[in-house]
Amino acid sequence: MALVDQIRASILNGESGPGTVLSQTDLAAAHGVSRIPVRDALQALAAEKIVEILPGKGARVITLSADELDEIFDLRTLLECDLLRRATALADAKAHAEAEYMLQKSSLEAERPGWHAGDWDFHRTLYLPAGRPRQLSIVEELRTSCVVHAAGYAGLASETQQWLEDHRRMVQAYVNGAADEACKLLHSHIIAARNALTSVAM
Amino acid sequence: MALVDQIRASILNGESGPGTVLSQTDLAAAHGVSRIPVRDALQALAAEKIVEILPGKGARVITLSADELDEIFDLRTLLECDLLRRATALADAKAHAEAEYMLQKSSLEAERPGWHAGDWDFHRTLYLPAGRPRQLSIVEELRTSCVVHAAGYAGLASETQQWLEDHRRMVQAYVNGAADEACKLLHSHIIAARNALTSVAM
DNA sequence: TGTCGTATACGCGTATACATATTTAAGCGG
DNA sequence: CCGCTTAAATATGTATACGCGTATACGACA
Repeated sequence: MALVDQIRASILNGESGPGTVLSQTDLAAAHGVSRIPVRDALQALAAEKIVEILPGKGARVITLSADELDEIFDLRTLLECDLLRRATALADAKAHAEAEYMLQKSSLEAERPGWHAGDWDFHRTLYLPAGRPRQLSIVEELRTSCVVHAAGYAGLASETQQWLEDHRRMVQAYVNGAADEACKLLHSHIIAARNALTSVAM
Repeated sequence: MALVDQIRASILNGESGPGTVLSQTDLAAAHGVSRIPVRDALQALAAEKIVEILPGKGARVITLSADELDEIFDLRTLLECDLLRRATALADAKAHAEAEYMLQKSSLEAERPGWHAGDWDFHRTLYLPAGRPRQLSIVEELRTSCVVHAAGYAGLASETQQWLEDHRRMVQAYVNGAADEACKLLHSHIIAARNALTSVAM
């Protein structure tokens, strides 16, 4: 496992929460490497907008304000709905089967540690037929930024059943080629995620 | 001027075109520094999607396919129109004055080296009242990726007068609060940019 | 007692040096 | 003459070392 993945994981699982100062020296010692690869990893994470680097003063895990979270969720709505619309129009039988499979898979992973990854796997599978790798990577980045703040709050479980129901209905619209319906469901799905996050993080 | 800015400038002005291999050793020697800051700069540029790093094999300036350019321009349309719509609704008299000023300024810079920067200054000024810094930075990144391929082709001048006319009409709709009209203009403006770029780059 | 100045320590930025992987070219064989 | 193997050269990845800035803590002074 690459160094950058280890550090990212420690942030996303809540081990290093928002605002945590990440010392190059400490990280180097902890992972048994020199500071150079640590610097590379931190800069890569800065590129993902997971940490921010204050020149000469080190790196820290990002802290998002309510406004910034609003912007991120608005962007997600804009970009993910566009992806879903394109994907719904282009998805073939194989894509439909993949979506059904990921729906089952994510249902099993719900409420378990690392459900974020499973949720993203599900959504990404839906978006994949759109053929928009860059848009997909931007969305992934935005989602990851949210996870930084969602980590440690596994207590979103109360909403889990509703989320799974959303997913089911989304797949139904997806396989039926009902793009408008699918986007409508996704829209409210993302808004619900925003409300759930802000209710626990603010 | 920071090292990363120097290297970025050499790419954006066409000095290092798409596909150019960027040697750490050469860049270090050329700028009179060691390879460590060069590595940092290259990774920062990779984060901006201007260069791609092939592990163990060095860095090269990105080369975008027609599909990737299509995706970028679709994303720009989606994100910039959303920004303009929000900004039009929120812009006050001061913002209107700023827009008028930038219109004049970008008109003077047209057809001159570095007109990309002036064009972006103009558009950014329009978008600023939307209060969406992250969305703005994503758009800037997408635009910069395009400039990598547009650099060296100053010959887009044939379209310059049309572009300036687009800008004028856009500002007019902007100050009148006509969001739909402004977005419609911007939409065709971006599509025209895409056609101009693909006609010279492909 | 509070505040400012100084000294010490800690951490980042960078240069140098070494290890490893890739590329290239030369040499050998078919 | 072409292709494969091998070895030297070159470039990247990483470790170590040093210079510099910043932060903190202690002490002097108001």
